Amino acid sequence: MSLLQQHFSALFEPALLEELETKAALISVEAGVLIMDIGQQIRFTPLVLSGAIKVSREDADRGELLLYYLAAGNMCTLSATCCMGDKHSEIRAVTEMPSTIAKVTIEDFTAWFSKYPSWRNFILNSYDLRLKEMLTAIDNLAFNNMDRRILSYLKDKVALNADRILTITHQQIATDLNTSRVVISRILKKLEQEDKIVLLRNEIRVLL
DNA sequence: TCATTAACACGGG
DNA sequence: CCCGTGTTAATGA
Repeated sequence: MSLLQQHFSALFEPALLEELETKAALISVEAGVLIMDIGQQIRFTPLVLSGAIKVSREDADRGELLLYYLAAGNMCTLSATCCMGDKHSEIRAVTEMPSTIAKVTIEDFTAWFSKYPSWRNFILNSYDLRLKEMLTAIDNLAFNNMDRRILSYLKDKVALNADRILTITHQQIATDLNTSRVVISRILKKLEQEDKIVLLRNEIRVLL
């Protein structure tokens, strides 16, 4: 069974699945590959089949901020409208781990939208999901102090990796949350004293 | 009060 | 030696 079928056979009608199989180009990329950058134009929309993509916002002066992750079975809806309107990307997308991505051309994307109700549903659902993720991201920023932001960051990572042991440095967390490493180190130390995590070099074990 | 910046020591690879 | 980590002191919002 193909990756496409695994994720979408229950969701898409057979005709759409077949078009996906023949028309969407599958690419395999290792971790840390830039899929799309801010200001860039793109001619396809990525559909994540395995692995995960990290989507972040960036500012030249004030650094970057993690928005959300795209896990397997998800699509980057922002890029869809972005290339439809011939606009520039507002976000940056980097593979978080080795991933497989199906590239759907903008022509197929729009054709399927009127042709297949299941495709339409999928796209609208994706929008809904992304929008909700954005709301959580905003809530985190507005209402949570740094302790809670770090905790929810760690929990997201654990869920994504399906592993309580995270290979990550304090500086990487600081970059994702757009703060300084001093703060991360201090709060992580505090979380360790509260028996919520265990700290090692290049590694954090989440005990929640 | 809490974040940021700079600076320093420690230690493992 | 280099890098990640833990901490402090000064400064700012």
